[in-house]
Amino acid sequence: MKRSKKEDGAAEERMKAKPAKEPEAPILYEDPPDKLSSKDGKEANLKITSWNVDGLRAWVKKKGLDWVREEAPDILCLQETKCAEKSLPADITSMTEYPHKYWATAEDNQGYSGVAMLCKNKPIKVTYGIGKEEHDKEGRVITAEFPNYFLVTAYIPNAGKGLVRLDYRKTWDEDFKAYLSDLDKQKPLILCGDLNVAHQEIDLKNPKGNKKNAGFTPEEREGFSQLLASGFVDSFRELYPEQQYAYTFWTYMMNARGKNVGWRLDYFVLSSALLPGLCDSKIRSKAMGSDHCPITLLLAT
Amino acid sequence: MKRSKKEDGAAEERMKAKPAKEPEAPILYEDPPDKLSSKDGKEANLKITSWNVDGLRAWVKKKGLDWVREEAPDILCLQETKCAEKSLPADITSMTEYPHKYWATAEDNQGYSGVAMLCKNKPIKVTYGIGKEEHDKEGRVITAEFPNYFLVTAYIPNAGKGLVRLDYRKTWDEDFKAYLSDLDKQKPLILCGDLNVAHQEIDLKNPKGNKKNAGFTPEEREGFSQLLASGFVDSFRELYPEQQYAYTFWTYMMNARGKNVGWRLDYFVLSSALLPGLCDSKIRSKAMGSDHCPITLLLAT
DNA sequence: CTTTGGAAG
DNA sequence: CTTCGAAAG
Repeated sequence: MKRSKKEDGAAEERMKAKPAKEPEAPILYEDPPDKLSSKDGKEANLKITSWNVDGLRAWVKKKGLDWVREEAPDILCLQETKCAEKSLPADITSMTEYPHKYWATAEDNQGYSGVAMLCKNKPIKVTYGIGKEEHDKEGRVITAEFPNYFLVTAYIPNAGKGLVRLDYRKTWDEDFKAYLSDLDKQKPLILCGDLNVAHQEIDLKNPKGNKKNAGFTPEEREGFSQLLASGFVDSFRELYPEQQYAYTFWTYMMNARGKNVGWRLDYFVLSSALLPGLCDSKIRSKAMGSDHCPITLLLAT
Repeated sequence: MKRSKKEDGAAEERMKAKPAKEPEAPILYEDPPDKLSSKDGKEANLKITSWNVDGLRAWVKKKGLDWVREEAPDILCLQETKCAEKSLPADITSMTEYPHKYWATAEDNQGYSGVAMLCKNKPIKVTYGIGKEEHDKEGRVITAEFPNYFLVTAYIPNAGKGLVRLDYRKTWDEDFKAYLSDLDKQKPLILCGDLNVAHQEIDLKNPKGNKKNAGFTPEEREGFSQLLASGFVDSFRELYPEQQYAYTFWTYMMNARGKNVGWRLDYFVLSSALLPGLCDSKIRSKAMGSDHCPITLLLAT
C-alpha cells in the first residue's frame, strides 16, 4: 500500500502556480460567404456535409444535430462514430430529414472508427468497404451510387503514435487509390471524409515539427499526391490555392483550437469530370462538438 | 465490418416506448435533529464524518467539499477515493481546515479502493493497513491514535459479483477482527467506514432477494456479528434499534436512491468503553455526490 | 484533452 | 448507472 502524510498541501499547491504566458492573438480562418454557382454559372443543386464527430454519442449530446439541421445538407457523412448500431442515440436514428441511413462499424472494437451516411434521397446502391478483406474490418468506408456520381465517405487509418501503423497505412493508400480509380472508370466520384493527411505545408500550422508525425509524413503526403495524380482534385485547394490557416482539425490538447494550431485533414476530393460543377468547398470552422469541424461541398451536378 | 441499412429508424423507435409504470411513493428516512449530549448528560466534543465518495475527483467536482465545510467535522474519513496521491485535486490538498491529511491507495490499480483521513488536530501516530502483507496492498485502512482513542477508517473488501471474492473476505474479516481486538486492548477505538455488509434484515430494503449477493451473505453478516461480539457496538443501531429504511448506500442503477431501495453499509462501530459518551450517530441521507451518503458521529470523549 | 468499452461496484 | 485507467486519437 502506498501511504503518505502531508501536513499542509496548500504551500505545495502555491508552488505550482505558473506565471501566465503572454498569449499571442491567433490568426483565424474566416470562411467566406458560400458561392452558390460554378465558374461557368451553373447553380449548385447538391449540398454535402462531412464531419468527423469523434464519438457520435458525445457529439449528439453536444448538439451536433442542431448544427446539421441548420446547415441542412442533402447528404450528411460522418466519421469516427465509435458506436455500435444498437447504441445509436434515438435523436439520430429517428431523424426524418434523412430517411436513408447507412452505418459501418468496426467488427472487433465497436467503440473504434465507424462511418455513416445519411441521405435525403435514396441511393441506387450502397456498398461497404473497398473490397479487400484486410481493409474492411474497421468500418471505414461507405460508397453510395447516385445517378450521376458515386459518393464515397472514408475514415482513413491513422498512422498512429510513433508511426506504428504507417506501413499498414501505405498499403491502405495503394489499395484505396485502386478502389477509387476503378469506380472513377464507371462514373465520376466524390470522396469525402477524414483522410488523415495534411497534404502540403500550407495545410497545417506546424509543418516543420510534424514531418515525422502521423498525418504529415512524406509517405502519407505522397500517398495523397498519387491519388490526386490519378485524376482527382482537392476541391478546397482548387478554389483557394493560397489560403493559409484553414484547418479542419485541432487536437484537444494544449488549447490548440483556441490558438488555431490545426491541420486540414478533411477533404472533398472530386473526379476531374466534376470540376466544372464545383461551386464551393466550405470549412465550417465555428461548428463545435468534435475535435474536427464539418466541411461542406456545394456542387452543380 | 458490420453494415446496415435502415430506411426509417423512427418507426422502430416508436415501438420501444414502454408504458410508464405507476411509481409508488418511496418510504424515506428522515434523520432526526442531532443529539448533542450523551444519555448521562455529557456534551459532544468530537464530531467525525465518514463518507464513501466513490471516486474522490468526481466527488470534488460534484461539490462534496462544500457539504463537508457545512458539516464541519473535526475529522473527515473518506473511502473509495480511487485516486493516486499525485492526482489529488488541489481543492482538497489545499484545504486549510484540515492541516493533517493522510492517504492510502492501492499499489497496483491506483483507480481502485483507497481511503483518506483529514484531521483538524494532529494525531499522536498514524499507521496504514492492518499489519498483514496479504491485506495491505489495496489502501483500505488508516489508523490514527489520539490521546483517548484510536480512530480506524476502513473500506472493507467487496465480496464481488457472483461472490468471487467471498473467501478472501472471510479471511479479511477474521484478520481485521484480530487487528481491532489488539488495538482495543490498548485503548478504546472508533471504527468507521464502508464495512460492505448490511448486518440484519432491517439494514436493507430487499433482504429476501439479497441473501446470495455481496453484502448480505450469511458469512458476511456473521463476520460482523462476530466483530460486535468481541466487544464493539453498532452506534446507529444502538440508538435506533427499530428504525427501518435507514440506508447509506443506493446503487446508481434503476433509480434506487429515488425509490430508497438501499443498504446500510457505512457504520460507526465503537468499543463498548466509549458507549457512555455516545451522543448521536447520524445518516446524512440528503447529501449528494456519491452512491453512498455520509454518516456523522457525535461523541463526548 | 476527450472519446470509447471494460472492470468494478 | 457511475467511477476509474487504458487505448486511441
